[in-house]
Amino acid sequence: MPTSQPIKAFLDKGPEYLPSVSVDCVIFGFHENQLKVLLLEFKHTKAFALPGGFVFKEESTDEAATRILWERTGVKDIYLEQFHTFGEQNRGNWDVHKATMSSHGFELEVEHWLLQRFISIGYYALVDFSKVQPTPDIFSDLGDWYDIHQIPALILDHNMIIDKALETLRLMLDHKLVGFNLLSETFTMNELQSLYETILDKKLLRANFQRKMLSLGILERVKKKFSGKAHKPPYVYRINQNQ
Amino acid sequence: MPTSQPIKAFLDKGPEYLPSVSVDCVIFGFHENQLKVLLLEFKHTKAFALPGGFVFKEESTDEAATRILWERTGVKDIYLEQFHTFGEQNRGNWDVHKATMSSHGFELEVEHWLLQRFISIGYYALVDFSKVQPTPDIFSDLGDWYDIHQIPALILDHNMIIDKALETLRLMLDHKLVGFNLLSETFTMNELQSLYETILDKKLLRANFQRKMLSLGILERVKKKFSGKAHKPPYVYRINQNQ
DNA sequence: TGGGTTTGCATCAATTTGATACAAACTTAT
DNA sequence: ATAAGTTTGTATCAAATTGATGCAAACCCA
Repeated sequence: MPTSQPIKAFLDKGPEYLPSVSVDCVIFGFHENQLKVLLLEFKHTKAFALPGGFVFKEESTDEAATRILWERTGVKDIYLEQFHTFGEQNRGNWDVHKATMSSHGFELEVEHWLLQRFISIGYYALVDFSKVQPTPDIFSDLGDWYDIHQIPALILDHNMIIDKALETLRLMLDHKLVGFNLLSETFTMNELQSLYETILDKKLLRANFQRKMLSLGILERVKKKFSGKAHKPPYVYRINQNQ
Repeated sequence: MPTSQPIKAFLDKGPEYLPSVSVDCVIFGFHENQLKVLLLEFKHTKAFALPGGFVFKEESTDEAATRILWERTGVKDIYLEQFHTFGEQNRGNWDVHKATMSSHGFELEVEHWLLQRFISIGYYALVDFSKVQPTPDIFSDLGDWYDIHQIPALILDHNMIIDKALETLRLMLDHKLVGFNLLSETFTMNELQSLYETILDKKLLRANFQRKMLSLGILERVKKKFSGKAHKPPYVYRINQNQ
């Protein structure tokens, strides 16, 4: 079994982290009319997990989440919000960590910091799918997008974390204009509606959706889009944040 | 300076707690048409703080919050909900703890567990004011209710925690029937309306409020109340949870 | 018995939401 | 060129919800 230098470096960082506290990120993206979540797949063990990490003693939990997000997606300035902290005593089977490290050639003793109890602060992020290059971490073969309806079994309580994140996102969509962050800078009304329909998982009436969005007064009409499609070209919108 | 046995016992418990994690409770009550928050006032130092505590290694954070709530109010089965986790690196002036302990005759070394960085998981509780006997803890002279508009300066970031709790409560009031928990088991429509007006901080039209509440279909009319007042006696309601 | 009060509810107006329709603007096929 | 087939933008009307006002009922007190 090979031992890896980066992993040793990571394990040695234990004392720099705030004990007992971890951060997990549910990174939402939107592509081809599907709501996606970014997942990591561990090397060797092939277990799936949310991108997560620990909090340095000299950073806030928000900063830690931002950092983890950046490490996983290569993007900064991302819409990121804390939504729940998961503090069950037994959040699932911690053997995964032992097994993962073992597969890398590190046999952790029972008292190792990585095998202690951690609570997890959950953050969800809304990113522009097209701007993101999923980046595996040192434990992962690959990071990839998964349709929200086709999430595999994840380690620990990560499936529950995703459920809660989605629930929160749906709630937020109602009274905060948060969805735009999942689209590129400019978008058509159709794209926006598809996004809403996907997140809320229900059909909306086109005319009424348009009326409601326009009435908010924050959509700026950029131009007609020449799509090359055989129909009237739609307007392209951008958010007018300073309105 | 006297040293106190209970405080020594508390300090010795350090190893039983999950490091870095604390819980703070914003306990809301409703009395004489005012929204109240339960605060503790420390002995000697006279600093004000939210009731809070630490999480035992063998309990969940929810259980810890429930326990702390019970210790402070003597009530179990309380509506309790986590609303935010406060994870700033510097959540305020940690000297209060050093000073408090010093005032009790304990000089803590810098590395003492109580002086380390803690994140705080915020819970808010909605309690029936009449059922609660505020109980000071070993550091506090007294626990008492404070009008939400007259909160004194609190230690650390506790003022911010209250603000966030109130914000969450207002949000929740809109789409969850959560307010009832602040009233006694039976109540009049007027009391319910006063509660809403106080939390939302705005006047509501009586007729419309009644219409809306009744339309929810969860209020059970118990009887007419003979208030002894010189007017038509109001109905008394109870929540029909199983509806 | 009448005055003062609050309660419960009806009523109507104003606003918001749901549903449908239709002309405009584009491409493609003839 | 023109007709057919799309989707888009918006108007329109019905239905539902919310805002505002009024009034009779039920109580106490004098």
